[in-house]
Amino acid sequence: MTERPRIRNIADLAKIAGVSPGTVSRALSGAGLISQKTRDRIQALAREHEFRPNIMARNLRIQRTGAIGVLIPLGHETGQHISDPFFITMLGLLADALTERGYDLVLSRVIPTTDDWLERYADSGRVDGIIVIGQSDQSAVLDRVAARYRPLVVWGGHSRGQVHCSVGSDNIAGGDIAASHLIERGCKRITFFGDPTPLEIAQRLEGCRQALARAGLADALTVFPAHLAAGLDDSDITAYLANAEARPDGIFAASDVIAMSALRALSELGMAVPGEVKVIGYDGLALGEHTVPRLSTVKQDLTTGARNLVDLLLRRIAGEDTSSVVMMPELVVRLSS
Amino acid sequence: MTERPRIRNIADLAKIAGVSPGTVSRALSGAGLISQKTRDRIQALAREHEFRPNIMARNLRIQRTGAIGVLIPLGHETGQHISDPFFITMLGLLADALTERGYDLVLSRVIPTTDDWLERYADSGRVDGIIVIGQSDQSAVLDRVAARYRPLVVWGGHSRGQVHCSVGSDNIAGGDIAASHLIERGCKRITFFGDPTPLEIAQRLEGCRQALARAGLADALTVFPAHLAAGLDDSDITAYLANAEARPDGIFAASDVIAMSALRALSELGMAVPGEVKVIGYDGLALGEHTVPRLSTVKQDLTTGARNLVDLLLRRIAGEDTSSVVMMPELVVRLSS
DNA sequence: ACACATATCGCAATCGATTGCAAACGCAAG
DNA sequence: CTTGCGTTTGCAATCGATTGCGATATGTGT
Repeated sequence: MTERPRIRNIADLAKIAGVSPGTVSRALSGAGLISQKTRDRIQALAREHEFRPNIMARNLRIQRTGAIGVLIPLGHETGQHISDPFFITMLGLLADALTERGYDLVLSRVIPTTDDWLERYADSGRVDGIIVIGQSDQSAVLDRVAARYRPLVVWGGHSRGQVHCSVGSDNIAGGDIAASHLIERGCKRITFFGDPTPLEIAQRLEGCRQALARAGLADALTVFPAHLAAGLDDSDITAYLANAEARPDGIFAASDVIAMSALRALSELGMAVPGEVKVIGYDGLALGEHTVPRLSTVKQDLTTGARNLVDLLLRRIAGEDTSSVVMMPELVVRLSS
Repeated sequence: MTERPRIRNIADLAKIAGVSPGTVSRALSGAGLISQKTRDRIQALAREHEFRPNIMARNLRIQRTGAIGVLIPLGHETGQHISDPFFITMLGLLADALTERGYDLVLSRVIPTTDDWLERYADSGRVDGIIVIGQSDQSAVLDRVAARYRPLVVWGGHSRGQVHCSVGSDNIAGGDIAASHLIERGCKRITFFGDPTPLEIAQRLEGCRQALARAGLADALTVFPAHLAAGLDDSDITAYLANAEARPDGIFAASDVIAMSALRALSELGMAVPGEVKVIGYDGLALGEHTVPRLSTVKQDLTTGARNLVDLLLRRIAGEDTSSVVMMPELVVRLSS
């Protein structure tokens, strides 16, 4: 037990090893100009004393935090908190992808009251880069910041002239796919459930319109701006469906979570799915496997999405200039349509 | 535009302000021995030059990171990722509570392969404290680390002789409540859905047994170790229910997510809920409002749970010694029972 | 006007690791 | 036994903010 004097820093370790702090640093940091022999000796010593170099000091010197901020702006939602399964899925995948690349993930939920929320965060110096999940209604802010702050990528839709770098599925194509599927199944009166304030949702709606127009059903569409988040009261959906003069025979929900609410509402009203009404969602969450009936949906590949986000961000941190990525969504037919 | 020379640090600002770095520091850090006049002047200058002091340097000097690690050990689950709505709910609440107290939340998912995962994290120096969500099957590790590393709190069950500080609901009482409810509703053959490896689930099962024994129905119970996470294949549940010699007339699911799978399985088998089978879950997630039919459940108050976790952790960081908190769960009767 | 208490401010050490540069080392050829 | 070259190691500056202590500046009471 010669462990009496606790090793608090690299200098202490250097002392008992009989070398200089610089040497210890080189020994511990892997690569470097140092002999194999002393490296092994010092690493063994460090292990023996359970010594780990102070990360904050390292960060200061290296000028990087080793952390990536993940922001979820809640611009269009007034609800207090997220309980959207979409987020946890994305968050989990991001956590994996970032950990793999040696970064920590710091999670921040933001309610954009003032419009400098992103600037403040970017300049706070707490992270090396930022991933924003969903544009919400903050596209202008994202563009403004992106013009000046490089390490920023966004999950969401892509639009012409967009300044910020985004990763997401082709929402217009996805909307088209969903609507086309309903049309193929013989639907004549289609309702779109979703608030088109966020860019992504607006694009899904656009794709939906496009498919209907192509099929000569342009005025077969009704739009009901249901809210995005689960956990919010969905009695509005029930009420809407109960009162609708012409009940739809096809529902395209802007997200799987909304679709789930719709399924429940339909069940309460005694409308058979897919008999009387066909329902399709969007996202392709695991959740859809567990609804009654199992939910048809337009699936985005979130795994490669997350991987792309991280990849682009790290390349931006490295100084590279990257452009947005648009992925093709895929139709998944289950039992609700 | 006299902004030519960019202000990179406190010394630069001091120079153009005609004061010493120390004074600038005091001016920017709020309280301190400094005249109101120079403070205002310097703060104005800082704002004008969009200068924000470097956080890493501050952290190093102050010896704190300003971040709390949130860990989710996945010991008993082999699934690759979490898609459990329980986590996002808790995570969101923790994010709020921590932000409120001026801390960042760094998220880490851990697959405990080696048994020193917690030690490594605790000693990494990246965070000021740790919140672990769920004991999984790692109670021993938690106890070992807690004995030496103070700023650690855990969401989960509480057991006699436990060393680590935990916050959670009284799972035994909760299990009792659920089972008692099913008994009151006339159930005679009850199945418990859940893998009792994690402490919390084991306790819910214990409470369930206790209620049945009290009602003289001790051998009316069957246990089926369904997995916890949504997204996992739930065909095992369907298969189980299809083959069961004596189909249950009451199901107590160890979590709302499992209950949801059970509801779908029952629907596929054409068994009416709550007519033929009554179902009750555990957690009280928003999700339960959207199932078909709406899910009865035992609700834990996660909002005050999260607040307690943060509160206890900060008190531990401050050096205080805190003991565990056990909260009473509450029966929520909806339409599935 | 003088002494003394108090409010501000400057100085310099400090947190702990990293790294360019130079010194000291080793080894082999001449 | 030198000279020469390449490998290791030590030295010391550096990252940027904080803070105890001592030095001024300000103010008050005689």
